[in-house]
Amino acid sequence: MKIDTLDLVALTDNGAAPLYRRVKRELQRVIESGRCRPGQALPNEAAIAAALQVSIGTLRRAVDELVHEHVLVRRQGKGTFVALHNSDRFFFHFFHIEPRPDPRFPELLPQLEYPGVECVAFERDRAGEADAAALRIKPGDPVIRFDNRLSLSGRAVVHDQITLSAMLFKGLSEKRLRERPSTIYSLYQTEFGITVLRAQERARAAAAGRTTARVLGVAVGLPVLEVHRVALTFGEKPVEYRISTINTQLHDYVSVLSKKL
Amino acid sequence: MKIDTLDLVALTDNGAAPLYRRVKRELQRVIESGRCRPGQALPNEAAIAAALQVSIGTLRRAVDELVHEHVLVRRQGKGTFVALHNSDRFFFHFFHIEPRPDPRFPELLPQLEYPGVECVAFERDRAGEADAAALRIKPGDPVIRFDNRLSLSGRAVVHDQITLSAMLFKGLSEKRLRERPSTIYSLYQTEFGITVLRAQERARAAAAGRTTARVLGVAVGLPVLEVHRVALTFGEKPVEYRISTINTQLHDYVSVLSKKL
DNA sequence: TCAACCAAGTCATATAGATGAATTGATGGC
DNA sequence: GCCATCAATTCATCTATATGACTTGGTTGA
Repeated sequence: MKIDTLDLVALTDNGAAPLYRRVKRELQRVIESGRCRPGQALPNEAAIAAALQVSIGTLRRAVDELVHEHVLVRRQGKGTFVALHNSDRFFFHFFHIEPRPDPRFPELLPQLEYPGVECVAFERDRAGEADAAALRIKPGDPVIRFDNRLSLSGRAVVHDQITLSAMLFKGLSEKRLRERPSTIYSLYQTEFGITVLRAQERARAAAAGRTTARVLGVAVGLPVLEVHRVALTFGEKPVEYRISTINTQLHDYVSVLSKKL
Repeated sequence: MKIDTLDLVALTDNGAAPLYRRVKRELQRVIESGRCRPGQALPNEAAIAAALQVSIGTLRRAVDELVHEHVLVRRQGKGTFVALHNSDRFFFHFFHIEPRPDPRFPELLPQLEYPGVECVAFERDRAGEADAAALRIKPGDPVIRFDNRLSLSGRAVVHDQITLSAMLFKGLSEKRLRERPSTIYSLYQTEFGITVLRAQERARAAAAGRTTARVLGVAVGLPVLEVHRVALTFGEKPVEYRISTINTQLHDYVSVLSKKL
């Protein structure tokens, strides 16, 4: 499936911004509008450049940045595609829990492992104050809440409490959630047209509460890691609020500072 | 202060790699060798390109990547400089603790605040197993250990336990540490020629031990966040092992997933 | 049938040059 | 002295073009 015309409009003559940035904005606009869906190929570079009346070099520079932001994916010889949220690499952009390395063999690679997921609760509710603040909706607005238990190597490690605006995810049911073929973010993208691009996380230590203790099978009061995540789509719009409670007895929450190119 | 000749050698004819990457490698080699020191300007683009017999476009592409990795800094109209570790922005690449936002006013910017630092311990010791694994030295090798207490808004929030290889930091004394004019990483760079480029962190929840409880002024057993950091310089070489114990009653450990460009 | 080859389409790399923007220091007028 | 202006130097943006590499699908030939 390929797009022939992109409904590209004349570039906004925002005098201040360099041309390649205006091109990037225009591409973003087209992608966000849903005019070309995730997985689809854009027209070839020459065609886009001609349509926007810029040189290929300038177009490529704009695309470079979008590739860097994981909005587009280039494949030499094939084309440039709107990023799909299904690849392994993408999943681990948002899943950073690894088994604690054995201090005696520290050099072993972290061997990324997909967690097993069980949905342990699903309900419709109204937004509380924290939900409303995180999702930028009004307190009392309808939300969908569900809880997942994630297991690594057969051991329950994470209790996720996820809150979504029911307005954005109309028609999401427990059944559709359970029967999703791939990751949750892939479901958001393919079923609801919502692409999660980035997330902000705030981590803190806490004592395990009753619910979490039950879900993770640990003692109440055990120190656990509580990660509050707000997932964002285009335009920094928040689309998911998630509290992950992690049993860090055997696993770590890993992050890289000042990432390499 | 400016460098006139960079001792650039012919590019390695690594047939597989594209030219701009070979240029980048050569620039890295020069920078790592200490031939041009942090803060110094490189020759102008035309000169480097001529010396390496590549076009300016190719040189710029190589420099682009090094700028992205915070190895170089470009300033229009002035030149291209080897990155110095003293700017505010750089500090907050490695300091990710912020006050917990008030849920009633979530939109307030996190207002980055420099922590006050007190050195509470300093000693020379021998590497244990964990130190050796993290720093890639041998157990029993001499190390320097020191503890810092970091305060935000006058409140003790972090207890840092830092371990360095004494081989790399010859001559580091408690006095020089206390009297450093800027950040610790700036000290590493200006006094020991060691530039911290990236860091890997692993976070977990723990119960406050006696020492930490005393340093942070909290009860023994309080759930605290324990962050193990290995700081890396060129060639992924580890240069610092740090355990930060954080009182997360009023503060969070913040991280951004899938960073924006 | 099957493998080898070829051709078209795509992105990737590299070059050359023109113009713009930011900084700096020198010059000149008052 | 002081300010305005100008010129030189540097990086930043933009264009145009040529060539290479990868993918795909079709053709050819044994």
